[in-house]
Amino acid sequence: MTETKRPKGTLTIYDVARLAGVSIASVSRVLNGQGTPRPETRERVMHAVRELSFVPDGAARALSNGLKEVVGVVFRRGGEATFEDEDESLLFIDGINRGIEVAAQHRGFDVLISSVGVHDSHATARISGVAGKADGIILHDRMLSAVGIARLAEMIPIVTLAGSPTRASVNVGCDNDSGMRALVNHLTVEHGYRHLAYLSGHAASPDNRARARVFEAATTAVGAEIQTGPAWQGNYSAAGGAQVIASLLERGGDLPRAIVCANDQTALGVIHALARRGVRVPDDVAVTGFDDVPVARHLHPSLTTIRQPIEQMGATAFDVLYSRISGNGGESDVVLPVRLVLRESCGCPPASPATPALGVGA
Amino acid sequence: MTETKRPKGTLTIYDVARLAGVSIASVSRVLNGQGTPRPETRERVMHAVRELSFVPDGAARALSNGLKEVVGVVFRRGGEATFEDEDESLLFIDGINRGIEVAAQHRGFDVLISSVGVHDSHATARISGVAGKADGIILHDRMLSAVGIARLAEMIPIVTLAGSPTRASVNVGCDNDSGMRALVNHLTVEHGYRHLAYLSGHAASPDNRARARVFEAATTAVGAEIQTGPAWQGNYSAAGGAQVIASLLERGGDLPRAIVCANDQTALGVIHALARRGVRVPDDVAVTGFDDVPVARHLHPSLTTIRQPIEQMGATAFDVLYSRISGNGGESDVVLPVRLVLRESCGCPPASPATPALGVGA
DNA sequence: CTGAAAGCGCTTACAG
DNA sequence: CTGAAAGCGCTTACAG
Repeated sequence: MTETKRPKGTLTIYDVARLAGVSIASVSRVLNGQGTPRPETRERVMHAVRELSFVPDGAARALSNGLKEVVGVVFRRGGEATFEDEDESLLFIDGINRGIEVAAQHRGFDVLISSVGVHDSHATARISGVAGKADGIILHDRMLSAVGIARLAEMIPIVTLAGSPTRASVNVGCDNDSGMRALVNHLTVEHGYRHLAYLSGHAASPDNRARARVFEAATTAVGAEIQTGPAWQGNYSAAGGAQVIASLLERGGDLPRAIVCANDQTALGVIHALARRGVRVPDDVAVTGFDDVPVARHLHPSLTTIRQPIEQMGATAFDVLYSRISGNGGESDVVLPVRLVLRESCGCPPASPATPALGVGA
Repeated sequence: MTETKRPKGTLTIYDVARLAGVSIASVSRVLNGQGTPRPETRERVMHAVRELSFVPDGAARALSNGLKEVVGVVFRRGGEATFEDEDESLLFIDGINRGIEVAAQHRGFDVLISSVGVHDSHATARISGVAGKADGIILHDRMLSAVGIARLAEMIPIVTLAGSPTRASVNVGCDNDSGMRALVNHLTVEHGYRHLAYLSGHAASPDNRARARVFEAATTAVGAEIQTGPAWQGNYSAAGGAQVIASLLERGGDLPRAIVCANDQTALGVIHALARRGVRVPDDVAVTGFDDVPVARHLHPSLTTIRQPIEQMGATAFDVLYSRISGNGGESDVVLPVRLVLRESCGCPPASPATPALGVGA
């Protein structure tokens, strides 16, 4: 019960050393499990550490070690969206970030999060800020141009998510092609729909472009008709999806038999917009999503969609980044498999009670 | 186009100084906007910085400045839950974290995220790890005992969320009392339900205890009957809520007219469990939640609940912590207001189409 | 096994 | 306005 009441003033390894009666080198060694300290030394140090509630300064360690044990993650926040709506459109991102965090933990890393507003012109500055505080960076879709990435990559390892591979960075994405092909096949062959449309996401998104391309190819291949054009341009948000439907209906346009949405958020907006106008889903129009965010199964009707391994994408992104940070391989892009999840919104029957919608009581 | 191709090897302020032909002090000054550098000096430095894509090392800055510009956030991950289920139970936490992040950004801070498994015995170690890398810490509910907090507080400022105030820390929470009172009033007076039950959350959660206490007081005050006891013990998860209903029904117990759940997740599980057994909500049994997470409005029936200002709680937690870090005030606990959100699950009529469920096209 | 000392990359008084 | 130098709190060869 030493009365070492240090009012404030940062506590350092010197204080611990003094209390324990050893050198700072010894303190550092027992704290880091280096060498083979004498049991008594170890004892005295640990006691002093507990006594003082000492926590070593991460900045000093990082500077000395050349390793911060931090990975930065940067993503875009929704812009036009209200706070409430925002919550929803970030489900996907939150899921990925969780995966990153869990994987990081296995390596003793923590995750530094930073978002950028849609129209934030300081994106580059913000990313640099994070770069300075981390050993490596994970960039979500649409954060930096290829040249921006190339430039930053000179300072720090970079992994992109659902982006495009670069010479300087590695990308982790999912198998849009197989997913979209399976979906179109289900709608056209199994349900026999002959008239479809793809309600797109951000025009610049690599994921969106891949999905759009395969949608066209696959529908064309089976001889189905499709609606396309700027009228079907969404933006990955529920509001964007609802807007497309609203405009279409106002113009008195014909609805296709099935609407394939670029992501779940869009599908959510579409379903609501259709319901409000008395169009029945899936009886009049089938609607599908992409992602399988948690809400998907609770929608009414429940949403048929493509499940991306959301958390696993995050975990993989970290793992790849980690191996780059440690200097081992991790040089090639990775494409994760997806899965078609059939629920009600495509026209399939509701799941039987034997297969509860929740993983409960099973 | 200088051919300064440094293959790897950390780029430092010395490299910039050399390229620009100035001292490192000058580089530091223009980079930080200190002093009044001559325009030419500024020019040369900025040019060199761009040329090299230089990003100053955050650890070195932190060590020198005594400020990392990082706040740590620690929370619990669901444990028994599967990955999928986890997604859902973390909606609330994700919302708060987002609020923290946005507020942090206004001050040039980034957010360091770290989760702890439910049964992780290394919780304290993990928290210390984060503490070393941050200027202050925000602890979600149920992370550390009062003594644990007191100890850690000697090293670093702490703010707790939905916890209990401590001499050493500040708490940010919401007004459980008013919320629960308004809810019970609505159910008993406006709907006239006379037989209710409270399906509780984690027994140790301060929020849960407050809600349970007010529930009992308020129902008793209007002379309604309530069911209580261990049978009504949940754990804030959908699975926990479903389990309570399953056991109750198996024992052939009577259902109350209204079930007030400790949070939305629990309500979600309850609604599914009841539906599976053919009990109609709200016709046979009314069900309510607490939080108003994004899924709430998409449930079928949509969920009547108490809206907590989720993101605002996070933002407030950061603001309070920031003022403690900067040494100004921020010493008193804060209680944020909540709001009763009436939807279908309590027995109220569906919202009119004039008030779309989504913030779309309004 | 242990201690004295150098060094990690910045910032900031202190002189000029 | 600008540069030389000290110092931030650690870790880690290098001697002993």
